[in-house]
Amino acid sequence: MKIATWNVNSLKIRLPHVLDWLARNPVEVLALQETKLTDDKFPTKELEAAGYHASFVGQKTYNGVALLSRLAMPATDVVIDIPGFADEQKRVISATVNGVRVVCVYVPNGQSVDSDKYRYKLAWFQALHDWLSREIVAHPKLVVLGDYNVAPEDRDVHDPKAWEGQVLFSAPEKAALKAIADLGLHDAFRLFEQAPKSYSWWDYRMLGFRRNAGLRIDHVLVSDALKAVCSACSIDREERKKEQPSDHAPVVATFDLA
DNA sequence: ATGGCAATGTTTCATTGA
Repeated sequence: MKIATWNVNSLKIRLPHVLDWLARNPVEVLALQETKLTDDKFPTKELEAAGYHASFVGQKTYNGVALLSRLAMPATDVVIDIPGFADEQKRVISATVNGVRVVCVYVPNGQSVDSDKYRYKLAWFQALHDWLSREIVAHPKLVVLGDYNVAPEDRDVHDPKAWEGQVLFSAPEKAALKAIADLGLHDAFRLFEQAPKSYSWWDYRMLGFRRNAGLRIDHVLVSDALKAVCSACSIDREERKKEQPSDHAPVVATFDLA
């Protein structure tokens, strides 16, 4: 069973990329972030024609998340948002697929460390943490994947000195991500040997991709039970080379499940 | 110190993202 995450930066613009990617990478589940679509505009029919059912929640202009799953592998018990956390921004959707509880997250960007958006990001992380502390008990086979907007370590940043203390790489953000990992959620990418300078996002500006000036901020976190059956995790950086790409690349994890 | 690129919208620039 393959489960992937991809911040598409507008599903309206990127739908052809998603359909093409799914045709070449027929994963069982694809978690999408930044769909930037109201629910009435979601391309349900096009995805169904490609063999995928979609669960989604969105809003105009910003945010928006979705879980795509193969038609033969229905998603059940869909939950929108972090229960009990009042948030108008559509950033979380969860469902159970093939016995695996899948949580798709789009963590706030934070803008800059002295902003209200940064304080919202840290409060949001705390709410996610408190909710996941219960979810991991209720669902031993748990995967929490998406755009975390945090690079965990120096090796996840092209220039850690320049990024030190900046948003996406500040100590409180790294601590917030570590607190979630400490619930028993493991970074699937780091379970395997990886090429140095592996990133999942590159700035559109200043030839970010060509210079490989990137960050690894999109993560697949897995519970102990899934860690035991996780056999691969990779970033599809080829996707970033395409015409009119998202600034994020897909991340795919493979699980040896019945 | 600044801008650079891309997407959006009661658009023709401002805002946001990362």
